Formats: sequence, C-alpha cells, structure tokens
Amino acid sequence: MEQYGWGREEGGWRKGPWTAQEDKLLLGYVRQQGDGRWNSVAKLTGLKRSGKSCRLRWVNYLRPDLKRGKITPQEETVILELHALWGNRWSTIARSLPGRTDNEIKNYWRTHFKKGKPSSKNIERARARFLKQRREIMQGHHEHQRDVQDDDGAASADNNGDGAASHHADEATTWPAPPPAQDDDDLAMMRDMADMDDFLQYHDPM
DNA sequence: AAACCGTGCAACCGCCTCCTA
DNA sequence: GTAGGAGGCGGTTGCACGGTT
Repeated sequence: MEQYGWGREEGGWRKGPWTAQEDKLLLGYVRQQGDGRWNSVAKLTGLKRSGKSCRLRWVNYLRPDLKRGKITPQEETVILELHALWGNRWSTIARSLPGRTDNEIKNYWRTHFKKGKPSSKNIERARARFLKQRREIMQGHHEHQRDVQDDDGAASADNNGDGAASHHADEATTWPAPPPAQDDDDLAMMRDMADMDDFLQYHDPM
C-alpha cells in the first residue's frame, strides 16, 4: 500500500501508511506481550516502525474495541458538551465515548466545528443552552458552598488534591478528571449537573 | 468531462509528563 | 534530587474521495 508519496524510510524507520503485513506483526506483538513497551516492538517483531508509530497505529486503528463508522448525533452532542467543559482535551473527551479515539474526535471537531460552523442550528442552540445552564448552576453552587462553609469549614478535606479524582472514581469512565486549573468542587458539581439524557432529549429527540 | 472544493481519515511532529534507575 | 527514556497528548499535515460547479 504505497500510494502515498510519503511512504518512505528515514533513519532506519519506515514512515507513512501501514501495510497489512505490518498490522499483522503489530497485532501479533500485542497479543503476545500486551500493549505498552512500544519501543521493543521493533526489536521483537522486526517491524521498522518507531514505538510512537506503533502505539498510534494500535490506539487509533487496530484496537479491537474500536467503534467503526460515523459519529452519531448523540456522540456529537457529547463531544460538544464536553468540549464546552474541557476545551481541546481530546483524550479526556474520548474517554467518555467508548470505542472512539482522541484522534477521531479531534478530526471530527476540526471538520465540523472548528471554523465556527456547527452542523445544525439545533446543536448550536443546545450548546448555548448548556453553557447558560452551567453558568446558572455554577452561580447557585457558589452560593450553596458559602452556606456550607459557614456550617462546616473542614468538611471539604476529602475533595482536596488527589481526593477529587478518587472521590469520583466510579464515574471515571463517564466523567474523566477535570482540568487541574479549575476548582475541583466546581467541576465535580458540573459533572453532576450535566445530565446527559435531559440534554440529549432537548436537543435531539429521536 | 474536468476542475475545484470540502470532508474524512491516517499518520507524523514536537512538547509535556511520568516513571525509573 | 535528577537525568534520561517511554509514553501520552494536542496540533498539524497530506492524501483520498465524493460532491459541486
């Protein structure tokens, strides 16, 4: 499969599109050794690919749990919503969409939304509504927090530092850890607030 | 029919973080 | 404590393909 002009060898490493034979070698390696330790792939399989290239190929293409096909309207909404929350944290967003890769989501966003060009008015409205809702609840939350702090100032120790991540460990697959720059309590609240079903029902009743 | 354009997707690059010796 | 290596992540690029002009 050398239809690309950039299928080439450079510094001993092959670059460009993967061949079926290379895929087979990589799959064989992962079956035997598991994923990880990508730099030893070349040594053990004879594959002329860098560890990075192997990892990328596995994560974005060969993984058996990958979902093939188009992004569904539901998934699109999740992407919009999570992007509103986290920005370009594609891997974080991808964790909320089983079977989708960060690369896939990144590509999707780029072609559909990057140029200020949402695919439908519905989605634009949904996004605006979500952001508004978030602002309102955030406001309410801060007021509530003040009340709570008056009552019990030390109660939030559990949510400090690493605590926030472990506190929501059972939700981790749905709502990955938020960006560190933001307040953990706020983000935990935002996760609770973002009731996906309600959101989906509003913007894309199917 | 040919040229052009937009979209989809695979892959690379460079930077950053984490882990280990 | 720190340096080096490995892996993770986001940004970007390049090609194929289908639709439109």
